[in-house]
Amino acid sequence: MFQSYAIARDAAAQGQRCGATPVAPKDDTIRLKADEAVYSEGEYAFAIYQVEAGAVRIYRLTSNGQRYILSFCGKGEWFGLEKGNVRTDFAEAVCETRLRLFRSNRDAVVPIDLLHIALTNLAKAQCKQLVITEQSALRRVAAFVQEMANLHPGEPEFDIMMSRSDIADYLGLTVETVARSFTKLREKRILCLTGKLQRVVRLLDREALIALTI
Amino acid sequence: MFQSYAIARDAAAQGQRCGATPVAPKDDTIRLKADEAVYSEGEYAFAIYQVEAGAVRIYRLTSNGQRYILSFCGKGEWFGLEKGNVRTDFAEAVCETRLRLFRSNRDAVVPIDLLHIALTNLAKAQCKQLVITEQSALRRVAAFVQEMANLHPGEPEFDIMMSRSDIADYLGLTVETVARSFTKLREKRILCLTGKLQRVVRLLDREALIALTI
DNA sequence: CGCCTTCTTGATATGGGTCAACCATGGTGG
DNA sequence: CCACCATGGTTGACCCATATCAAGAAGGCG
Repeated sequence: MFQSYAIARDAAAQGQRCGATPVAPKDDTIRLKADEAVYSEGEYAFAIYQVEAGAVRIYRLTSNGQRYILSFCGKGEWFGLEKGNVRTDFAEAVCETRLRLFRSNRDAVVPIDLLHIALTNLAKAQCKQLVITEQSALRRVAAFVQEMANLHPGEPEFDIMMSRSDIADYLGLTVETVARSFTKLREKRILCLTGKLQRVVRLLDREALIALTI
Repeated sequence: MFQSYAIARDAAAQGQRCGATPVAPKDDTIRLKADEAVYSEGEYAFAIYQVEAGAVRIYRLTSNGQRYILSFCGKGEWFGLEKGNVRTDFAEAVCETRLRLFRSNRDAVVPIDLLHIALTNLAKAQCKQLVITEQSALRRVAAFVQEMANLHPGEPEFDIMMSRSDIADYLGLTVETVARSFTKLREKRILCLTGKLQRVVRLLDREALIALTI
């Protein structure tokens, strides 16, 4: 996808040592409201993004219209790096979100380590594969809560922001099963839920939560 | 992990265009028998590999001893590129296999596009996520057969080499369910199985197979 | 021959999907 | 202000797909 990536490839093919270093112009900050799109499948991929605040969901639609969420990206995380130059998935703000956009641009000012980003995303995807294939619904939801908790280190209470339907499409479950799993976690006194949409989590027993995700 | 990768990072941090280009000495070919290990979890990661012939399974072991196969790598595919410098998974030959090893080495002769490899593996992992979460056992097995068929283009009959247990651990199913799915595919006249271990597939109805995987 | 491994098939149990109802909250318009 | 509706979450009843347990078939090998 990336221009500079293509440049890097060509240079590498000629035996030179040459990396991809796209660049951010002075101010390429994007502000999005909940559910606003960053990009869609089929579009030309001209940039990558870093989340400054809020969260983004990356998803695909199957031929029968099912949505499958590949990943959520929180503060500091990168997304939008693709193999080709056409988007293969959709990116949308989960809630009010601020992004920083980095176009492919030779005149590097802020160099970006694309390989590091790619490998981080690969590791994330592999970890998710384990969670999804090996574990029961309760464990998957526990792993998800754990993941969210890690985005808010030290905070006893945090807003997960995603709807039950987001969580379901992320974990490969149904909304009902997600809701039931949350009530089980409540019954086990592992967490409690507050907020009008029950999206604010207070962890009561982090040990027990971790024990579930093993 | 990779030395040259670290080098690339530093160079990039100085605003230069500089890529990672590990190198293959004249002859770093590895020959393995079935089930021989390439590397194991915890080892120091000093190289990446390309499959020249045969196949490799990349897997992890969960705390309860369950094996989970992240991917199979066939002819031409690369593996062993990690984020850190310690192996997080195991790599083993599925059958008699020949690999080419590429150490991290500045004195590039054969430059390698690590970003391309990372993004290819990421795309593969994402595709697998979709298969596993969205689909029934029959569809997963169909997708697997499809994947194997793609490694043997034009051949009407091919040996998948993996055991039922490999396939099960790859698709997040049990051996029994995999066997049942294969018999369903036979009953539907989509393929037939031969060979003493029923691992040689002859595709009878490729259309129907593809229709299942959609 | 007996024992092993790998695959297959059958019987049964269960986790989670599906369908349906209900609750809480918030917005809209009369 | 209240009646109405829409949205998102929870809960219950039922059923099916797949895990689990168990046994059998086919080949390899000492």
